[in-house]
Amino acid sequence: MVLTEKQKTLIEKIGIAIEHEGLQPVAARIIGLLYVSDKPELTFDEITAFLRISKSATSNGVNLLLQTERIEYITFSGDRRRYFRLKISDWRNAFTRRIESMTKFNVVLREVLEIRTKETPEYNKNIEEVIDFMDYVSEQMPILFREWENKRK
Amino acid sequence: MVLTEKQKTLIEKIGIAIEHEGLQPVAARIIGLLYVSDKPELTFDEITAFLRISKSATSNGVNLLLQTERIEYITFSGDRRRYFRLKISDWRNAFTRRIESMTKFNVVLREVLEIRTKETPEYNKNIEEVIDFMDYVSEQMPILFREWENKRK
DNA sequence: ATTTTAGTTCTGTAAATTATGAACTAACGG
DNA sequence: CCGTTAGTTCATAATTTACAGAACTAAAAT
Repeated sequence: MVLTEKQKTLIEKIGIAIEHEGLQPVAARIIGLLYVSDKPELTFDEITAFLRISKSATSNGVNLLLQTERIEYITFSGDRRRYFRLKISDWRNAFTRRIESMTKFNVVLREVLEIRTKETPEYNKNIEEVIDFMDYVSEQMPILFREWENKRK
Repeated sequence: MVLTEKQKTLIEKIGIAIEHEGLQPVAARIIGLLYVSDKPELTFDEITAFLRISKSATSNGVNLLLQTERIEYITFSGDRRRYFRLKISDWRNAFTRRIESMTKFNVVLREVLEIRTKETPEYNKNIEEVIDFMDYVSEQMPILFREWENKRK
């Protein structure tokens, strides 16, 4: 298998998008590759070859992505290699985690509110609103999933 | 005005949290300072002094935060200085932008779907689901705001 | 007119990040 | 037990980032 030009440019595009989310370039490109690859599962060596990177870069990349649960791997009996693939079927959890990473800022916002001067009621009220809204959002998340499922049918 | 120990440690805590969102340390600490400061508006020099950073660091920091619309400034007649403050009253827009930054990945996901082999229907279906769900989320955003407002009353 | 204020911009650099290549390891295959 | 495969680890090189400090600018104050 060889990559088409379209696939290559899309890998770069996805790479940059994911990089902006804070991942290192190689890891971001591995994700891009797994998105466009005709085979959804690729071995360590295939990743190394397609992206023309060193084995150590691949090793670091896949391990980072495994840790952060963006990819996973499967194996086949009689084959020592790991076949890496996107944990795309896991997108519900991934989305939930991203929302949670926003709402967890509420913990420190509550601390802010505690030590803030009471001389600035309007300002403080804004902070309270943010906290309250983010709490509401976390609470509504399961409902959002449920209603989306319903709508689909 | 001088910062208490509590304020100082909270600035660092907020700083680290915001850094994880991809901002550079100084910019993140400026946000932290504006959160805990008794005066919600601070001048360039006050920021420089409180954080013990150079003027160039302050200049870079505030300009970055202005560009990304995390802070804004007001002025007073007869006073040349700018008074910087968090755009906290703008948190609805900020939240919307963060959701949009997630949903904009849909643009590239649609491209992926276009060029993907049709030999992997299950995999492709997962991608379609993500796209559909994210579309649903953007669509539900205004409703979420509205219902939260209602609930508040 | 010159000094002060409120910043900006430029240059250098220290530190952090990211990737390479080579050496290594552990399991398997013959 | 010797070679190969599938990866990991380590030392190091290259690149990027983030900041300091000094020189600079434009407007306002004296």
